[in-house]
Amino acid sequence: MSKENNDNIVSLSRIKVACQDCSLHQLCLPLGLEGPDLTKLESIMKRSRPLKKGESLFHQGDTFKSVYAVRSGSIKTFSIADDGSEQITGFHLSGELVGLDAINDEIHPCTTMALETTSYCEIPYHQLEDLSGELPSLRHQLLRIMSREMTQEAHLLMLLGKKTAEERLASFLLSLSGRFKERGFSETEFNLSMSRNDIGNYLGLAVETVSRLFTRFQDQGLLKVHGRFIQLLDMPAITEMVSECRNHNQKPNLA
Amino acid sequence: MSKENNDNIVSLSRIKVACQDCSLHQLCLPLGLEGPDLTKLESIMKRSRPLKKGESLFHQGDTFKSVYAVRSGSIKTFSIADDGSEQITGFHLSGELVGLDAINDEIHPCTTMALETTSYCEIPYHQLEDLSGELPSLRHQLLRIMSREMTQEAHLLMLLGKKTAEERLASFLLSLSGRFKERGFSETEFNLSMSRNDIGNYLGLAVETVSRLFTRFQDQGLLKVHGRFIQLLDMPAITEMVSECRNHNQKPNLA
DNA sequence: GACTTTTCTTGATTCAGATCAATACGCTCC
DNA sequence: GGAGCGTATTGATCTGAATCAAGAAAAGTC
Repeated sequence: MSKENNDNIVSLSRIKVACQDCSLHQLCLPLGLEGPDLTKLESIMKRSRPLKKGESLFHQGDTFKSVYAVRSGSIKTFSIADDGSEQITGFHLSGELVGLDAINDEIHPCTTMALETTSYCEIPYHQLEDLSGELPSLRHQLLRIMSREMTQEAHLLMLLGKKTAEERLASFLLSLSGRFKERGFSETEFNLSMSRNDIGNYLGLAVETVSRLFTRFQDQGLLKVHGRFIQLLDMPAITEMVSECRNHNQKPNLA
Repeated sequence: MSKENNDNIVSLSRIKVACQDCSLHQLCLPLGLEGPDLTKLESIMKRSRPLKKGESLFHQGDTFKSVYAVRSGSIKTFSIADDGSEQITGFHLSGELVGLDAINDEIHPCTTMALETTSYCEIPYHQLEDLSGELPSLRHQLLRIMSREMTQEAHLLMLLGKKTAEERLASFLLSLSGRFKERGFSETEFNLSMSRNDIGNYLGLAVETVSRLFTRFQDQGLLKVHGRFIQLLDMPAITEMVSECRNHNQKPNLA
């Protein structure tokens, strides 16, 4: 996610790198696979040259052929409604799979776009589905990943439906922080690969609101911002912000 | 979804009914299964007595054992955030599966509640996962269902992030209408099984707003409301309302 | 059938965040 | 190094929907 992504140089020179050697092993599809099983998965995967910023893996409406695992860099996925309005549905970091939402009707319901130079593995879906019949661990992991995505979207629903602008941005930053940590990066200092515009779109806020919030958080000493570089100074306070107890009478009634 | 649900009387008297004879065959998990394969799926399913209004299949935090298919009636699923606020994540009609979002960490991330008397089939998940290794059609259908759920949640994200109150309610009514039609009910006349409060919660609106919108839609001649009984009078106009082209400058930027 | 409780509607007021407007800061590219 | 363009910040104003408030209509309950 840093602007100079050294991984790219490396991954270009060893496009044929195996899952075995990949640092994302524990985050990605191969989790739980070993030896010959892993080799089988590797045999159906394709690796291509990285995407440049702004390039995409597929567009909304494209026929579905493969799912993709991000190896390094980051991408956004967004869908466009009939009226032309666009909603970013996710930012995806290394080890994350995209395209699974197209299984249902064999057409991609969203568009992807690389936010920076991004390398990836392509996994032809029909082969993956077949192989998952053969390998229980792979099957389980695939289902787990889809289930996790459902939970994450539900979390975002909660943000958009019930939370204030402040809570949304705090929650977004904490989520990113946690995901960087999982990947071995600093959880307190990182570069955002997405614009303020993207953040606003994702969180259902105007750009100006996002910008003002960053300024306010900085004034409150919660963090430091220099453009897209973020330092989280007071994680406990930010966490508190997300789970702060206010009056919520908008509960689903109990019968 | 009608207030007097005659199905219940029937399903009580034949709790052991087979998927073969079930009218939901084409909407539910068995889609694509035949003969002995269908029998295998049936053999792992359990059928229990229906839920009464307000009862639940599982609560947030419960350990995950089974997924459930709604046979008749309807349920809502909602999750509760740290701060106590609750967000309804879905209303589920006959033929729909709930609980799949718990695969990831073996704990249910949401609570279910029956909106009316609701019968269901219970499917122990580990057996389902194993069986899906054996039966390609079942595997495909399971993945398809999960994928569809992801797409639907993305659609709701768009509603909550980008749409006006009016568009949200119109979209909600059209979605229900379409689902009733799929199930062989009228697409223009139906009873809502959920309260105004639930609708508001689901759509990220205050109850009062939902109520006002119903009144306004009625005044505009789009529909007729009598409590929870809805008649859609002008489907084209309601559809138009959803896809109406307004100015949307909140697009994800193109790089 | 009267009483209580919940759900729904309608009106008045407020407010968080959108929109409008203008400036400032980085980039990239000659 | 400066022109040009996208991106970000900051301020002023507006507005859609929330909140507050009060009845009305259902739905349970004894």
